[in-house]
Amino acid sequence: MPRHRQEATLDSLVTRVPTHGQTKGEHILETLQSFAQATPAGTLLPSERALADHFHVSRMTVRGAVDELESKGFARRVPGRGTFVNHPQLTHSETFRSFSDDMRLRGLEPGSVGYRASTRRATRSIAASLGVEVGAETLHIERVRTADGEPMALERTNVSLERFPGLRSQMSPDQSLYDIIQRIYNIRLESARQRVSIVRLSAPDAVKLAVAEGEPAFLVERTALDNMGRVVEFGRSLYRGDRYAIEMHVGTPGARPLS
Amino acid sequence: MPRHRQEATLDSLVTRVPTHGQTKGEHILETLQSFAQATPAGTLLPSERALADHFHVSRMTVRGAVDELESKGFARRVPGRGTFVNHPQLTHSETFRSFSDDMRLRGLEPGSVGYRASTRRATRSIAASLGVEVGAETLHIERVRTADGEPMALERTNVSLERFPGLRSQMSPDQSLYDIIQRIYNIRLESARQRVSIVRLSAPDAVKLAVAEGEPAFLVERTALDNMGRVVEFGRSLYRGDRYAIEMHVGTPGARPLS
DNA sequence: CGCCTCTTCTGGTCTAGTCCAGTATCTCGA
DNA sequence: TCGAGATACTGGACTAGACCAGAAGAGGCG
Repeated sequence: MPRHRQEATLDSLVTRVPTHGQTKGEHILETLQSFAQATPAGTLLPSERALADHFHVSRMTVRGAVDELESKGFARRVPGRGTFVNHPQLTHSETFRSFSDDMRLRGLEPGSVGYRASTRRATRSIAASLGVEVGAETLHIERVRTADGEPMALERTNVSLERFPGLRSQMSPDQSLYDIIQRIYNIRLESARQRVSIVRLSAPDAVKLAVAEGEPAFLVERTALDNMGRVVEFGRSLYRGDRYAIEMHVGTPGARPLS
Repeated sequence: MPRHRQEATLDSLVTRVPTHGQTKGEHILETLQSFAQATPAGTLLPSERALADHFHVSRMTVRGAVDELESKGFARRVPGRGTFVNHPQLTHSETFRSFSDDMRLRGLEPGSVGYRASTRRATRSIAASLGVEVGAETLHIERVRTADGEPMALERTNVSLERFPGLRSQMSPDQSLYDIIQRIYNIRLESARQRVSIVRLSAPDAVKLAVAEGEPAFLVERTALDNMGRVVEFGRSLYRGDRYAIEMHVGTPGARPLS
């Protein structure tokens, strides 16, 4: 039966080779997500039954993948009509992004200046936040994160060197810490506790961010956890109040499909 | 087989009468959630198989309910061990709360002073945000929200009077707008787009919030949607930067069970 | 006493169906 | 021409099983 709206064909779904150790559901999710990202919003995805045939899995497995796709904001289900491609425009609160990904999502080019890394013994407060013992070796990284070349945030972060030996030499000034931890140690950072407050910038911090002393900024205190719930990183970042805004979608993701 | 840790018994799960029109999964979710709220964190829930027997449903149905329970932060699954009761401590980003609920969760008593409601014709920008026509009747509400009697936020909000006729007379200065809309019109506000930025307070706003002119504050611009994705409310609130902090958990909720 | 293996438990993933309520389109008759 | 059904579709909810890996008690053996 002819469908009037733009519809994705099954052929256009490049069935990639499953990555090692992946479940079928994860494989389908990744395939659908990369498809959705390369497709205009509002496109009708193949039906769940068709996808099940295409991937040679049961419909429940497809539903699991589409559930996640929807919760990430890349799809929107409409009962009786189908599932539509959606492009999440806001930082959907369910997904936790690195600075680099955050900037790219805003259409800005992430960068970094003034990178300084040092090995430090954990103080009591750092040890408590990081879940290590007082005096344990930690890597402290400070850098100014830029967006399109202009200072956006001053990032200070702490990672346990006992959990990530050799991280200091693997780390590169311009890259996302999360990407490196994921690539080298195969640990996915997938959730974080964050506390956002307002502070006025001290003179040295203001200089680094290229604004006047006393200007207000967001102080983001973040504890990032891996999929086992273990603390991976504890950091405090200062985001320029005149350039940065937190955009979020709380609750069910909900951009409606075109008409 | 004896279990050493504190474990919930099936008898303690009060199998309430299913509310009209509810699915089995929703019923199980509600039962488990109210149970979790009345139980110390770390308690071991009955296994999925036992719950399936207890509720006379298949395990997949139980899993669906526990999935949601976990995503709301009330449970934490541990493979091989079981599912543990969890009490979400931070504003979990998946749930969207009213000012009143937000304050109560922080252990503060919500209140309100300086309530002013007026009927206004929608300007172009309000009309666009609210999804009504220019000139349509809207209710504009301004009030200072207090926490333990002290000013916390200056709330300005707009609601369509065409969708909620008679809202003005139903509204009471001290109550949550969301509660009233839910009670009177049976519409659940379940998601919102929010944009949080930093502004310096103007002289009149500073007076209302009892702080000095020019002090920084959070500007929260919020568009609240109902379960159909229709705009219900559009508002701008100013939260005192010296009293308020945004606490959130992004990604998978993850307080680990006790040991 | 301590270690190691066996067994039983847990949640994680998946299958191959079922029935239902909406949506959209096609077709036929007034 | 236009509206009313019939029909073929969609996702939503659910069933009753399956197999797996990891966790943890239970016993036995050195």
